[in-house]
Amino acid sequence: MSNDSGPGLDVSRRLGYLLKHAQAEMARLYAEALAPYDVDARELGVLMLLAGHEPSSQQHAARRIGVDRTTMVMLLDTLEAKGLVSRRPDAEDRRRNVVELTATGQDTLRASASASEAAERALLAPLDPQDAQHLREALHRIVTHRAPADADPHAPRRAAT
Amino acid sequence: MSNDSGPGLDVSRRLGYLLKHAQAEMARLYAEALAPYDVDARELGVLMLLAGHEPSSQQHAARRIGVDRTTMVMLLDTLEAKGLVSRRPDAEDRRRNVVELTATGQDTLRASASASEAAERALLAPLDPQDAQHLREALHRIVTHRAPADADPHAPRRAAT
DNA sequence: TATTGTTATACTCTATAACTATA
DNA sequence: TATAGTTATAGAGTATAACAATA
Repeated sequence: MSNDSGPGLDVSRRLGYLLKHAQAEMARLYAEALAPYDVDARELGVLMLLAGHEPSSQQHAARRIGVDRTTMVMLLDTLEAKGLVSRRPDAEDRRRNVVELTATGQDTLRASASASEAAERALLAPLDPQDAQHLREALHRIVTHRAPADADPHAPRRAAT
Repeated sequence: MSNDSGPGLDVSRRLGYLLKHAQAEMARLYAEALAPYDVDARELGVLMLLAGHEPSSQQHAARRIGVDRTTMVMLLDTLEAKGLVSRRPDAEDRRRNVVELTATGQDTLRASASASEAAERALLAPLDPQDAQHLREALHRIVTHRAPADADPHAPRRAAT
């Protein structure tokens, strides 16, 4: 018995395992930190996106976050119902919606973004500050490597936030 | 317009965003690499686990990988149908199953584990070897920090692989 | 004819609860 | 009574397809 075939077969060292569990833990911490503000991590992502300089259209926002447009509709429905964003038809192209943060949306954004950062610090707690920064940079390099910023609109997209 | 509120609000720098997208890319690479062997990444995880020194029971295996026992049943059903594992009742406690790799299971494990490692190298390609190693270690420290190895059997479990 | 937002539907994944057989 | 494995059901999350308005 005990036929271990070398350290290469340790499941809990696989990169996929590590990423999945790290992400799951991050999700848990986000949920905990954001609960008081009645937004979830993905909704906060949308708020952050709208606060930036690239609101343009719903579809653009959807691609930017990596969800399809029907999911974005649902996300914005929720946020609009909570009074955090407003939608109105674009004057220049009336097929499009201009989506903007409301005043409460901006307040919620500020408060929940801060809580979200605390959650990230909590995940990184076991690392010293330098390693934490390295981790962020390494992940950023990996993610931007194949998916250059705001890629091809026609490219098939996989789920994410 | 263009009311950007500082770099702290860049969605694509959020840790959750980075982890989710890195994991999604890893999943894509695994799927691509493992397709020829007719196993997916999670099934390979089970094969690796069984090859190790801790097969004991299905429930033990399930906890180890972070899925619940009903999902493990389904996973093993699939693997058994493919002829990669065998199940037989444990002589000492006939409620339990002893799960073992078949000969083909071992062959498939070797080949697909190797392909899986290539997929991981592909994800890490944009990093130099040292940074890649740092990334693995940092993630491992984060993941093992709150979830010490083979935790409490009664603890509620969240999805993962 | 193509595109945006929307709605409705179907599908995948996973957890929950209920059943059996053993202990 | 409690536990391992199994089965059936239900729920969340997401993608696919179809539709209306506009370009």
